[in-house]
Amino acid sequence: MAKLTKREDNYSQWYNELVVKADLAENSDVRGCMVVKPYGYSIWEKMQAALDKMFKDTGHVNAYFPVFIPKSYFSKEASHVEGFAKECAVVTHYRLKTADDGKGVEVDPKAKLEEELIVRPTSETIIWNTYKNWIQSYRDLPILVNQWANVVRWEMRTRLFLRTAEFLWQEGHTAHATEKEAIAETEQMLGVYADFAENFMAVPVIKGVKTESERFAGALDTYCIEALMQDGKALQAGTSHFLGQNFAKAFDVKYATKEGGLEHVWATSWGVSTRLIGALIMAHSDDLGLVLPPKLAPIHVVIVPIYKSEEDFQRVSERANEIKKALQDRGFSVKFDDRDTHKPGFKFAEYEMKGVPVRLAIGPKDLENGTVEVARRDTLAKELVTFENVEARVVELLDDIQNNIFQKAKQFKESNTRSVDTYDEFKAVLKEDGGFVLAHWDGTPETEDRIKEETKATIRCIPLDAQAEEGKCILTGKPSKQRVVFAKAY
RNA sequence: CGGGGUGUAGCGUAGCCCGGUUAUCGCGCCUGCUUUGGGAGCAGGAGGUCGCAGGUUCGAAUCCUGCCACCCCGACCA
Repeated sequence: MAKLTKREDNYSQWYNELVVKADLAENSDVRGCMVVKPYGYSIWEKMQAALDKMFKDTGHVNAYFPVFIPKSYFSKEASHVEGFAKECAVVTHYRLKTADDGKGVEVDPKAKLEEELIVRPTSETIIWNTYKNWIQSYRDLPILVNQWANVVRWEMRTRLFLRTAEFLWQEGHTAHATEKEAIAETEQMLGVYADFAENFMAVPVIKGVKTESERFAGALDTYCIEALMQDGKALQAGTSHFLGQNFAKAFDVKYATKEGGLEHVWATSWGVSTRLIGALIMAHSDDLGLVLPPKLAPIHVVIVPIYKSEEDFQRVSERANEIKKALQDRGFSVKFDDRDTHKPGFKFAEYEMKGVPVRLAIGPKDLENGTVEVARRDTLAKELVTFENVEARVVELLDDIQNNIFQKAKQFKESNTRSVDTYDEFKAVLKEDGGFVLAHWDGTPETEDRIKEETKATIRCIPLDAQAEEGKCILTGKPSKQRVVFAKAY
């Protein structure tokens, strides 16, 4: 496999080119609008379907809240405002009019809103304003709601898929009677995300807790999953926040307890976004394009016909359609590309770029020999399979590819996770290898800041499954009880 | 907001310093023929307010002034 090396300089170029060529997606307007072209959106749909089922299996229901949030709602939770104030799009007017010179339109100054509306950067405030009306008694709890939506964050710098001004995501917002239950929910959803990343995206992740300075604005604890991209940089792939009673207090949401008391409810929120498409691309792709895990591939199998004469085409099509039907009956998505406007070689390259896991090619020779050429995207290996065995072989291959790309990514993650004990070693590893670096830290934001300033590496998380281990902070030498995960991140 | 840079066809670009025929080349697009088991070949063709406005000049993509847009590096960030 062609590896992505020396990427700092040319990786982004490769990446953008891939995306443009593969017709995946583009930013039509960096500031305002993200256009996800059909194929990129299809990947998101597959992710949505899998996640949505997992949310429902854990007792959640979907709801939808307004995209516009009155400014006053937004200012009720102090640290939340501080975190998002600098990146909000604001609606100030509700009407346009024909310009005075008759050319084009302009904002009608008479249509100024009394109170500005904020385009949601996240929905905590409007949802908690609603929960206030939904919750009176312990009998109303818990509330387990998820929303599939778009949000807008006016980032000073965008990056395709990873940090777009508008993005699609899901945000779960739950309300609970007790702290214990809310923490359990936060941890449960983190588990759902990790499960999804590993078993659907085939991307291994580290589960952990964010340090204070990386915490979500308004949360008491931010749990996260961190993935490692092929260029050695880390990517936060999902977050689950324990919000404590912050939002309940800000929006005055109290419930009557069984014992007759009145208490603030406990909250969580959790989300993943179209950033996952970026993670998927950067975790598995090679120089030929995307490599998609079968469980998230919009097209599982593509069949490319090879023919010279119209008669050949008819006979090949007949066979192709039989295979297509058989595989579709098993629930797979199959495309028979019978376009006569492109040659086979072109199609091979095109579907490799799009990451279609399995490709079948059928031509006159195959009709003679009773075979089909079967090619797998992950290893690019080709084999001849008899017509009778194709169906079974494809099913087996899809399973094998899903497993193989996960193992490959896992191995990559493991060989790029290093423990270091001195600051010099730390800097050397970051400079030469990248990847995850496990090191001791004294627990203070000051040390974290200084390390970030000097090395550009941040603490991705304090891992949940780590062993307790006495050690000394790599920077200050002060005592530490466990190693934390450092990395340069997107 | 600070520092750097770039605007020429759908995309990527040459030309600009040193003004002068019909604005260069590649990809893509259209037509025809030959091709079709790894991104086809040949021939022909379409496509341009040279970012916008003004100025200098016999003459401006090229020089001058102003404006606009975008990109990269930083602060911010899922």
